[in-house]
Amino acid sequence: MPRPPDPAKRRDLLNQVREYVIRNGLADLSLRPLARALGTSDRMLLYYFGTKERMVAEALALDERRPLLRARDLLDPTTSPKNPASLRRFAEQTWQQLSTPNLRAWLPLYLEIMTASLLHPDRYGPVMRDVLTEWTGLLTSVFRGLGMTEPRARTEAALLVDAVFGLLMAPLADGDWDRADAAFHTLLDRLEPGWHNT
Amino acid sequence: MPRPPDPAKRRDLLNQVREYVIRNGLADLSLRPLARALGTSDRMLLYYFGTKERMVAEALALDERRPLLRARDLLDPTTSPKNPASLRRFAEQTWQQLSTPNLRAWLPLYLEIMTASLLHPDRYGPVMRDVLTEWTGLLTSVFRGLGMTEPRARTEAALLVDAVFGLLMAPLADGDWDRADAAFHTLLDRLEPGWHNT
DNA sequence: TATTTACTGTAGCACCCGCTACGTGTATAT
DNA sequence: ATATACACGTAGCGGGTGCTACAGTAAATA
Repeated sequence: MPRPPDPAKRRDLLNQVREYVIRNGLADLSLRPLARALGTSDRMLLYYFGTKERMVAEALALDERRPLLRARDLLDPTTSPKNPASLRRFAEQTWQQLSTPNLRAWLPLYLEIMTASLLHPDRYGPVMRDVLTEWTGLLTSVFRGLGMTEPRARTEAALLVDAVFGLLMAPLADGDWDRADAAFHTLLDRLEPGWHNT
Repeated sequence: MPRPPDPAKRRDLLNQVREYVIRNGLADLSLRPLARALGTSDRMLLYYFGTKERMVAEALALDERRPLLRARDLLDPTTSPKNPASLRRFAEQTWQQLSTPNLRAWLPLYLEIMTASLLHPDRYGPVMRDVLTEWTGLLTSVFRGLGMTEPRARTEAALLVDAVFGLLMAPLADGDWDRADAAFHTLLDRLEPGWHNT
């Protein structure tokens, strides 16, 4: 005899929250302005999600680790690059996926969280450390598979990951993705020869 | 007949504020906790500086643009690198200066401000954009001086600046400056050959 | 139609924020 | 010694924060 809940409302609200957070950041997120922008009230957000923290967690949980997971899919099974050329192809595919407007939109928020984790690890956890070490670890094993010694592989992986990290952040400032694209491919042109002589 | 002000107090307070901000960031800086940590009161901070904003500006004003200015000194007059080898030397010197613990300490704060400027340009201004374009502009002219075409010079400059930016940020996460150092020198090893054939 | 539940508005709490009004003590130059 | 400006404490204002208590409305089932 009661009235069934409408799952659509909650889901729509969650999507709106996600887009708002992506656009406006986490640092000074406030329930009342957020609710006003969404055409609802803080009361409703707390009704559906109980807590600001749970709301944010739920809104960002779905996609938060997708880039790395996609990359893992791209090379883990048995597709792992066994030569410099295929490693380059992997790098280019990953770059292209990260450059997708879909993922691009997440980058400023990611960056905000990562830098915040440097100064306030108690609040955010070692997010930046985790992201970098996961990517670096992934690539270290790839370089090791190319026949490099452990320290050499670690240096090559760190260089590639950190440099690409920088190339990814720069266009966020001025929107010039073409230049970043050109710089990325030039980087690969210069790095790849070094991957041959193990 | 009155009593003269003591300039030392104000200056000491300013130094303490600067160190606190460097350590704790700007995003959630609050007068009362800051004052408590400094052994004083919010009342005194406002007494000396009038406003939180003015206090922060004064505390960070002195050194905020030093790295770039030092770099300019390093190459502007007539010392501008005229060949790849001297450009490499310039890059290494700049890297070394940025790696100085003295400047290292500023990097997380810089990074926080830069990323905040991406999501809240109204509050911080286009800080990240300015920093990157200034460095890129500087190096573009250097590459042009090496005989490169304009677009080629811009790509090389963007690649070097953005990659170094990434290499500089990574050790902030895990403190591994040795790895960053190795990666940086490997990067130069791979990039320099490309600077010869203009 | 009666009832149960989803949904939503209004007030307000306790706390933190930047900042100010007001008062007091103290060191110094006359 | 006294006047003067520095130095500093206390209390509080107006506003924003996350969150809650209480009430009321709307809708679907029986």
